[in-house]
Amino acid sequence: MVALKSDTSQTRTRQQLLEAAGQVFAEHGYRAATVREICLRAGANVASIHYHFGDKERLYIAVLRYAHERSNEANPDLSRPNDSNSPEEQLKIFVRSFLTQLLERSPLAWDGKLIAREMVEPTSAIDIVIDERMKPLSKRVRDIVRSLLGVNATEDSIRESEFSIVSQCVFYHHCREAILRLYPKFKATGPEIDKLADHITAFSLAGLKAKAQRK
Amino acid sequence: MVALKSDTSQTRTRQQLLEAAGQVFAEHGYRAATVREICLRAGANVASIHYHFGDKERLYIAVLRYAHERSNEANPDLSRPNDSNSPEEQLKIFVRSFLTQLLERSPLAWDGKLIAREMVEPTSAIDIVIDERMKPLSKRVRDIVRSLLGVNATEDSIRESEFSIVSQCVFYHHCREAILRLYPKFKATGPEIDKLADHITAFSLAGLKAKAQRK
DNA sequence: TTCAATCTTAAACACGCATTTAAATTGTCA
DNA sequence: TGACAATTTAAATGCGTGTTTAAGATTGAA
Repeated sequence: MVALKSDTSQTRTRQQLLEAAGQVFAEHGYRAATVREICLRAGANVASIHYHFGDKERLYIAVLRYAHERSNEANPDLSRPNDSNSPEEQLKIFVRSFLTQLLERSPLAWDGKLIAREMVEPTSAIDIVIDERMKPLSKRVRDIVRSLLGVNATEDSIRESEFSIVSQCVFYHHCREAILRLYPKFKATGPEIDKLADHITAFSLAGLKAKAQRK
Repeated sequence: MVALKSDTSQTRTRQQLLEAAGQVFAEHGYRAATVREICLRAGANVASIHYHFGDKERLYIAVLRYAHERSNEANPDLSRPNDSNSPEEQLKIFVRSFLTQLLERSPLAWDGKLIAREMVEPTSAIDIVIDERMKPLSKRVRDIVRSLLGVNATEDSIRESEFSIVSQCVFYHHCREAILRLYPKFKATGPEIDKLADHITAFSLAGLKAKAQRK
């Protein structure tokens, strides 16, 4: 009953469940993901979820927290200010980094997809995702936008521009299946991601400049 | 066994199933929608779906076809050329019309949401939606973009701009739940939709102009 | 080695879902 | 009206799901 936790490393099964669950939740979303597939991929028994996490929902929450830690180490560009560069350069770095998180094919890159999923299909864990992941992301973009629009920009116009930038990125993840069928030759991997990031950055910078002059 | 169909009007139940199913599919998506809720809302027995359509999947396909007809009558702005206006004006009209389809709160306005759903969570009917709904939409945007980018624009750059425009619109539908929580005061109804459309149009026109000069 | 706590396993359970069945009801036409 | 097709109904069926159970295996300290 008393948890000892004298060993530094988590139980192997628990760790593999987190990784497998992260992948499966990112691929199918919370509802469509099945505990059976998660356990199969983790090489564990279905009951192991109950033992280690209680139920599917608490596993999901544990995955979100785990993703939070993991991402802050792996990809600090997204949430950290990076003030040494010009706002234009900061936007470019952000867009490329965010796009990579969303499109990277590696099974390790399920982190950004979880946020994207939760935006489309919120679960009971929405508040955790909003507070711990989206708000920092949103603030980061808003700061960049504010420095590009100038001090006279209204909160409404900042929000509109924030959404314009973020939407162009998440689109490639959310609508991947439709894009693949509309443009079968189009692939969003490796160098193409950089090209996409360049387009989105240039397109948005022009939109922002026009919006700044309009005031 | 031999279908008579001497009456011009569809069976009342069949018609109400289509309307109810359209609403429920638009609200929850194909998977999460239940035939029970559809039948409840239509005031029909659960078995009526089997009788009139065969199963849930064929009901969904019938709804897509029904939506196709209904939308062409109700909202011709989206797919029809509208060549009398300038390209800038055409873009503005398209964005406003598309946004309205995506955000209108009326239970009658489930049509555009079905397309948006299918983009995120494709079903076996994806090919129907792609061919009959998305391709005309995509072509419409592409034509506007082409006339704004000029004749020298590459297919890649046209597609990139098409996605930039469409993504800014669908974002407000796909990510509504997240937006509501990030910006609780923000409402996307009535006059706000026009303001959003103005922003997206201006933002995109500036992006397009910059892209045209870049060449 | 022994023993108790920890972890894993196969099987069963309970529930919601789409689907099917067969009977009851309604509508239509000779 | 009577007979037959068309439609609606309540109930049952089967399947996939998350969850639970109880027994077995493993581990680590005394």
